[in-house]
Amino acid sequence: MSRTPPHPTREQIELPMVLDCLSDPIRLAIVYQLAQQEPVSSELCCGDFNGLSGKSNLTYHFAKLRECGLMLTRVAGTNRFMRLRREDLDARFPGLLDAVLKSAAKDADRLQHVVECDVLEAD
Amino acid sequence: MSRTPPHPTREQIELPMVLDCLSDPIRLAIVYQLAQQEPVSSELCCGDFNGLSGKSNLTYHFAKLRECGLMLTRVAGTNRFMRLRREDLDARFPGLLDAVLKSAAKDADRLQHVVECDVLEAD
DNA sequence: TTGATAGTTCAATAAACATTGAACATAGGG
DNA sequence: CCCTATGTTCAATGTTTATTGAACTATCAA
Repeated sequence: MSRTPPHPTREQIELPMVLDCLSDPIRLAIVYQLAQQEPVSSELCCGDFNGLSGKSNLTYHFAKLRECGLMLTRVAGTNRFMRLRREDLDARFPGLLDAVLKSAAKDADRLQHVVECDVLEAD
Repeated sequence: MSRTPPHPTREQIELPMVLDCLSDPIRLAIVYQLAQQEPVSSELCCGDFNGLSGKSNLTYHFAKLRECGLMLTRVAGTNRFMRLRREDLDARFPGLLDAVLKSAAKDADRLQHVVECDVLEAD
């Protein structure tokens, strides 16, 4: 399998791309889950998100999150560990990530609903 | 012409929709311009954005901004006056709008570039 | 009442997006 | 060395999106 995939530099991170990335319920859920686990372990691997969608669809969303600079992928054996690029994001857009995460926390039920509905519709 | 168009209530404003709306460079520019003018006059009318795109395209973007709860449209004669729904947004997602606006201000040159390029490509 | 101004509506189009499943690649444990 | 678990790649599909121009509507002012 390929080595570490490409990531944008801090300066290459663009506001519209970040917002667009966060506007998808699945991706927002990924980022949210990543942020919640942060105090415990800063990393999660693909499998930890299997509840959100199918594997190949997740690969697609992970790529988007990586390409827009929201998260970092580290390859270790057959696993890919991802973590939020908190420092870079805070440096680039101070307060933005926190505001989004706080908003997502506030609406957690609603957002959860959205994802659940998507999963149910998929029957 | 029709009366005041429909707006979502404060509670109907959804995070993913707001983020998606702000992720388009033209819409972000509209919101930004609206926010900048806020201290002077809280309202601007459609024509004030003619630099950003064609009229019918702007109508499209205004509708999106209205439908997701980002701005309010008031009809007055042949004009439509728009203003940011700051109070509702701050109540719903505290700190979010400010963080986005601050980020946009920081990248104003870059974002301006994007819009200018779009305009130039349209030749 | 006529003309100009401000903005909408509609249909067409091209591009981007999210989702799926099947086939594939890779690493690690028995 | 094979088997399994983990995740990727690819092609196909249907949907949504942004953008255009032409035709239209409404209001105001002369």
